[in-house]
Amino acid sequence: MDKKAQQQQQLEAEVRKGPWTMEEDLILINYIANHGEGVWNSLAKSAGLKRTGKSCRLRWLNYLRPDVRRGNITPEEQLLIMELHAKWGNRWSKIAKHLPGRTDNEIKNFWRTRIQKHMKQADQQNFSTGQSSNSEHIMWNNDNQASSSHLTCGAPHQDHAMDNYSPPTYTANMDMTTTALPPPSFPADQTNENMWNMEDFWSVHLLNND
DNA sequence: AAATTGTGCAACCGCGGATAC
DNA sequence: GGTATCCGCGGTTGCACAATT
Repeated sequence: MDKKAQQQQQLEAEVRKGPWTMEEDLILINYIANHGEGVWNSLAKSAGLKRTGKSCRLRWLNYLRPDVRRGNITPEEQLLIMELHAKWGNRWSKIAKHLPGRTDNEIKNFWRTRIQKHMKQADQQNFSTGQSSNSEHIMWNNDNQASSSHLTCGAPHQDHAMDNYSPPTYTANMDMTTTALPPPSFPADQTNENMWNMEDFWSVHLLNND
């Protein structure tokens, strides 16, 4: 092995991977507060983080940014995501731009874990019953919302509310005014209670005038 | 109460485009 | 014009926690 390869290997060995620690978060936040974001590779080095620029960028954009909205996707956002996905497909970053505070990663995860799951279930049921899907309004519960929420739109059970969902037609009958939507709510603090909260951090941060 | 299975989400990986040299 | 490097995006994985058996 030549010297260059050795150096490269050493460099790679120094790079940290996996979950971010609170300490790393604080370093990144402080650095960006003082120097601004961007130029991620040099940022990672200058800040003294043993992370790749990519990793820093991802952590900042998806989690640490002060305007990141955490908590359940609202029914309004669900509709918007479906509408935009029908238009653009898996262009998550493009879709995320239309949902203030939401990240492409969050939307992508939401799509894959909720919507795709319901689509699969619907497909399976349609296949077995030969039923055609012609649902007028598409709405379902937030699965991870506190139990017994009442967000359904005439669907008997939250897990089946999407059963008639059919991708090619879902934009056709999106009636934002007549769909019985619940009042918007942003239960940002209902989850991850055991984790340190970014709002806590930012309030402390502001208090310290950093 | 313990074991197993399912779910949600943070983070990594690989690729392609843009830019610098 | 060719090559190297950086950045951003979309796909995928791994893990922690919840739900179920």
